[in-house]
Amino acid sequence: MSNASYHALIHDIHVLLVDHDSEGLISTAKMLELCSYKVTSVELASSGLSLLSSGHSHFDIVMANINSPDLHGFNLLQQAVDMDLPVILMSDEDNAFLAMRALQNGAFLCMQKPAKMEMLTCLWQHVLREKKWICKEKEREVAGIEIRGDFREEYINDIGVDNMKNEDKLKEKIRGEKRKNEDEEYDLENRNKRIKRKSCIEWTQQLHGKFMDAIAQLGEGRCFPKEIQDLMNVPGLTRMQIASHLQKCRNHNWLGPQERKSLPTRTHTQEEARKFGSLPRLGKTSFPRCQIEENHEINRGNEFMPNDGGHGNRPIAPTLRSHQPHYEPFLSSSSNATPATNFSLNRRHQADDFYSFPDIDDLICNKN
DNA sequence: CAGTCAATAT
DNA sequence: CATATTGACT
Repeated sequence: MSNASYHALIHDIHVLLVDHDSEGLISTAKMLELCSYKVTSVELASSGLSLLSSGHSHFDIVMANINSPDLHGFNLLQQAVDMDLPVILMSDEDNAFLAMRALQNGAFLCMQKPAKMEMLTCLWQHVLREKKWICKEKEREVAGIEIRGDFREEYINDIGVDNMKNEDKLKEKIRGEKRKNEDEEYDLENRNKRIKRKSCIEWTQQLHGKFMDAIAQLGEGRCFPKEIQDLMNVPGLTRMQIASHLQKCRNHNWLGPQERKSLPTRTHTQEEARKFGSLPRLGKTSFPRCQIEENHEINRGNEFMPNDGGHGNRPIAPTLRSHQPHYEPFLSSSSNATPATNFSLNRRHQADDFYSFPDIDDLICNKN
């Protein structure tokens, strides 16, 4: 990269600043702006998380007081790490333990709260260094995978912050193959090499419970990922993930992590034709607390359009949710040539989706 | 654009 | 394996 492009990069750095202490937030933001960084500041970790997850804006570095009152600090951290963004942790207290945890989970640097100008002026160096490092790593990745073999790769991918079960398993595996006490060595290595993981949320009973709650509120025929996403209000949980889960639930009966073990019973009930927006058909086992079935007067204040003939597009404000796709059944006679008419924009699914993280709900306390 | 599905990838 | 992603369709 030429000096010129470095120069360009420096002045294009977008900082996501997160701090629930609004005073500190403002002053730090001001300083950052003085350094001519682009700054977006939010107070809550969950807000930052949503910003990152939405993918609507690009960030280069995250500075966060991870001690967010909404308890999403570490979720934010993980999200940022998943997105290969360097995270600088700003702590208001002298909390070595927190700092350690953050570092373990991929934070780039921990600093004491009143941010200093000298430090901020150096931010760009961190960003650049990280970017370079990430690129290098990616190269190594494409080059080295075949050679290195599975076990190491698996280890690196699976040694998430959270799941000790896998970690233990893998450690055993490693011991089996090479009997050295390299555990710590690997940890160290991983710290430097950064933990990279294909993030994959776990649909725990809690999370699924929220899902089901949301679904209960939307009725049959109105059950769409976007609405569910809104209702669930779980920062970082994306529409795609919800859609995927929904698909899964509608197809086979989804089993929670618990009963997954207990009953390997495959009652493959034949699938009937389904309608769009339909509810998933789950076994009772998958209903956590929410008793949806009991009172079918869920339709409390729901005065929606009768779902019938709204077909003629309602030119309602486009900014708000207005639509109800008017699918009828699937499987029309199809195969009717729909010529090249609209190949025009064979677009990707909307980029509102990004990665998420496991144990979303463990750290979540806002139970509705 | 958003939902949906089957197929496929991780 | 459970989830994520994709492509084609409505």
